[in-house]
Amino acid sequence: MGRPSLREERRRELTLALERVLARVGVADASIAAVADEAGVAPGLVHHHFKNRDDLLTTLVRELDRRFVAARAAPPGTPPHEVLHRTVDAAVALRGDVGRRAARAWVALYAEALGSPHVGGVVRALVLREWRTLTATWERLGASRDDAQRRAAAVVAMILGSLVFGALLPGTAVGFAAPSLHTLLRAWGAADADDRVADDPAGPTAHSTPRPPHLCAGPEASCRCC
Amino acid sequence: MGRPSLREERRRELTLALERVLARVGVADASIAAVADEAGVAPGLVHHHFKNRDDLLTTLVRELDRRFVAARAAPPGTPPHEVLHRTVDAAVALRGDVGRRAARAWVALYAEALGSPHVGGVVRALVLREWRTLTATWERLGASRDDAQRRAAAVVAMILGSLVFGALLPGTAVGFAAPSLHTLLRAWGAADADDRVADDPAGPTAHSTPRPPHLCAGPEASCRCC
DNA sequence: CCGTAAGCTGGTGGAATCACCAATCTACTC
DNA sequence: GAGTAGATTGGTGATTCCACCAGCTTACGG
Repeated sequence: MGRPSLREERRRELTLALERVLARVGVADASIAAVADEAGVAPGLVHHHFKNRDDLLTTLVRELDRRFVAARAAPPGTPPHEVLHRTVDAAVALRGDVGRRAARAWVALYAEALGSPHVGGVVRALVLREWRTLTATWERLGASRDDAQRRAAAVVAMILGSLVFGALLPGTAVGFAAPSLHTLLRAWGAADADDRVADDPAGPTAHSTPRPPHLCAGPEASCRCC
Repeated sequence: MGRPSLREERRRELTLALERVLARVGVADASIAAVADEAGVAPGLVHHHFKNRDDLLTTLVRELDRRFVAARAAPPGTPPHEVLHRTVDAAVALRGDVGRRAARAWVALYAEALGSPHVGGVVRALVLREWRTLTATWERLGASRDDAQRRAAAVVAMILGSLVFGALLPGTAVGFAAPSLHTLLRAWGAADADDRVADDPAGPTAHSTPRPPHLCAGPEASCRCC
């Protein structure tokens, strides 16, 4: 037998290095060489672990999506309105340096999706999945098919927009939007049993309920999703 | 006297060429040479009319912003709630090929804003301006300063998100979000005199009222704002 | 201590990019 | 028709990036 494989660890390290580079310098200057330098390895090693640039980029897309899915995960039997609020929370939970980095990486990947058919396909699939999932959730709440589709589209737009907003403006900005987004859900009837108040007076960074038990923002947090 | 200056026309032609290139191939492959080729001129000409790449990019940002501002323009004395609905309309009005192209260009510019301090400054300034404008509008409607900021942040996030959504998914998708966004405004009390119904049954592409007199989507339309 | 499998290095070729500029062309005025 | 300001061309040199790979290093088992 030979040396034990470190392939998965290396792939993960390089993926996280790509995230940091993307967040710092944007998509145009995120070269393979820059990623290797960020990770402290030789440029050729990137090609040893990833087929090409697209492979590296799509791996990061899946990593970021994994975090989002883990953050909005709800145990079976969770009522639909709770699922909606958790989804919004997961999107707006990108606070601090870690969250800001992820948001900036997302925005860079949106742009890359426009030019690269491969990356575009992966990103588009994720957006469509969210749209369909949310549509089904709204239907479970009694909305008609058309209403469900429209509301789901609006929620998806909010999620995407929150990431752009958070990427462009200082960290606290995105927190301002959070209570308002929950207000929208309530306006559509996605309220839970206890009475939420309109425009949660607890402030922009506080949540309207102790509901979100875990909002993972990245790999630094010690949790199951990172 | 010498030859009359065509500077402004050429700058505009090249700016629109950049928009097309950005929408088609994304930010990474939008080279100066590609823009010149798209406009049917020699590469060197771009440097004759623009100081550098950033100059070209920021000019496009201002052009796209000009369209948005023109589309949401309201005559003096327009009631605040009307202003809000027009703002959302202007953002979601990016339909058809022209709108899709603009949306994709916006997304590419968001990403460029992450890497280029110059472009980043211009884009950030526009987003802040919208946030402040919308905050003031909500305050005119009686919201507290905090509530106004939160609601404005949510609306800005929606606008940004609608562009990303429209850029990634086929044209009709963004239309699905429009009625829902108006519903949110109504939920916050931005309803006008006549009774809007919840989740406008006229369909995702129709507006809830004959209110928007003009929704310009680009230079092809014959209107004052293009 | 040797064989083996995998990790890792650092350099190279080919292609693309940008900033720059000298020369040429065009349209207008005097 | 001559003069002139500006538009336009097309090529160049320095730089950068990606894909690739031959060879070296490391860590394990026997």
